[in-house]
This record gives sequence, C-alpha cells and structure tokens, in this order.
Amino acid sequence: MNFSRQRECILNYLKNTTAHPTAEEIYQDLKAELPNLSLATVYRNCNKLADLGELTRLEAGGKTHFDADISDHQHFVCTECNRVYDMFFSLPQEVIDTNLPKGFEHKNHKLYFFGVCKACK
Amino acid sequence: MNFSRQRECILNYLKNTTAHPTAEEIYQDLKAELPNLSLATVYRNCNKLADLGELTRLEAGGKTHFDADISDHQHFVCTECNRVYDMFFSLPQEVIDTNLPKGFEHKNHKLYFFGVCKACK
DNA sequence: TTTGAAAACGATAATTGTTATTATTTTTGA
DNA sequence: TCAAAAATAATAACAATTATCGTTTTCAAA
Repeated sequence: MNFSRQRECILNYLKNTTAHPTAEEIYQDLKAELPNLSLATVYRNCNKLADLGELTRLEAGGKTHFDADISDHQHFVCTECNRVYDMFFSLPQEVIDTNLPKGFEHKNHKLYFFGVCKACK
Repeated sequence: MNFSRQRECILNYLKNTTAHPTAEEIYQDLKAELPNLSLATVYRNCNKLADLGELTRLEAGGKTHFDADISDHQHFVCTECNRVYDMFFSLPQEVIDTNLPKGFEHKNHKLYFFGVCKACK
C-alpha cells in the first residue's frame, strides 16, 4: 500500500486523539493542514485502514466513528452530547465462553455503555 | 397515545418474531396484511415505540433493527448473513460497577458479538 | 351516536451519511 | 527518469432515514 500525505495525516491525527471522531470531524479538523482535502478521501482511507485492522469502527448515533486504538477496550457513549469515551477493560473470557451458542464462531465483540458523562452532569 | 391498526400490527409482528427485522423488512412482511402500508409509517411507529421503551433499537450492518424483547439480553451479529441472534444473559453487574468512570451515569448498555453463525458454517 | 380536535396515515420530497465514478495528480520502484 | 499503480479532488449516485403535507382515523365528550 502506498502512503500518501493525506493517509499519513489521517492516521496520525487519529493516533493523537482520544475523541473518536467521525469522517466529517476528521475532514473539518484536517482542512487547516490539507486545504484541498476531500471528504471522500477521509472515508476511503478510514475504511481501508479499518479493513486492514489499523483502525476500529464504532457505530454511535447513526454515524461511524473511528478509533486508532485497536487494543481490546470498550466505550461509553453519552446520550446528551454524543461524545465517546474509552473504557479500558476486557470482557471476561468466561462471559464469552459460557454464552456463545454452540456452533457459532466468535471473532470479536463491542460493548457500548450509554448514559450521561461527567461533563454533562 | 392513540393506537392505530398499523401501530398494533407492527408491534404485534415484532412481538412474534425473533428475527430482529429492519424497517424495510417489517414493511415488506406486513404489506400482505396492510396493503397500503407506508414505509414511513413503519419508521414513525418503530421510532415512537422505541422512544417509549417498548422496543429496542439495534445497529447492525449500517441499518437499524428493531427488537420487541426489551429484557436485558445481548446479540450476536453474523458477519456473513447479517442475521441477528439473541443471547440471553446479562453482563455481570460487577463488570459495570468496577469499570464505570467516576461521575458517569450508566443507563444501559449493548453488547454485540460478531462472528459466523451456525447456519453460515 | 355525532363530532371535532388530536393523532396517525400515505405519498413523496428532502436530508444525511456514505460510496462510486472519473479525470487528474502523486507515489514508487525499476 | 519515467511509466505503471495507486491515490487524489470533485462530484454524482446511492441507500437509509426523516420531514412535509394534505387526508383519514381515532377517541372521548357531548
């Protein structure tokens, strides 16, 4: 895979934030650095990087958010401001093992907590 | 809230399936019974019932699925066929208590397992 | 029952998030 | 240096969902 300036900026941007931005937010923030960046380029690169396993996709509020932290952790979504927060813990393996239906193959999982964040209270 | 024929049919339909259909699927299946049902009516009612807590919304494969089972249970999403399966267990309260950040208010959570279902293997 | 206001409807236009197309530019490796 | 491959910007297309609007249905009070 080639590494364009844009791709590098997008990945770098995501690696230096904990904000879990959407494609649109990435696009807005990077326009300063890359004035003629296209939103399609953000989508293309985020999707490619996610397919390659360098990013994780999160679904919250009907939009896709991207996270460059691919370690096993969970997320809290604030129902007031829609911000996404990291929760650094793993689902106990026992919970998976004892509940996975027979014959089903588990690849990964995502746990979303919903509620009101500290900033909104 | 008034209770129209359409709303009743939609809720009844969802209460009698474990398939977690999308609005489009509900619409297609109910057309036999309600020939001039509108897709907008399905969306309107599903969203209203979800807002009232009578339904749960699930996000899978870029579409919203609806579930009339509002008990605390989890879901398995097949990455091959996109079917959604129920997993009847609760996340241990201890997992929530020990990991919720200070000052955050937990309302609910959703746990999605991804992988390949029995039918697709 | 009638009736009238509120709610819900069907049809469809509009919006929104995302993906595909295309002509051009950049990157990379021989 | 230079051509092939990959990526780009701009924008059209798409799919899921929501909003609009004129009409119909529901429901409770008369």
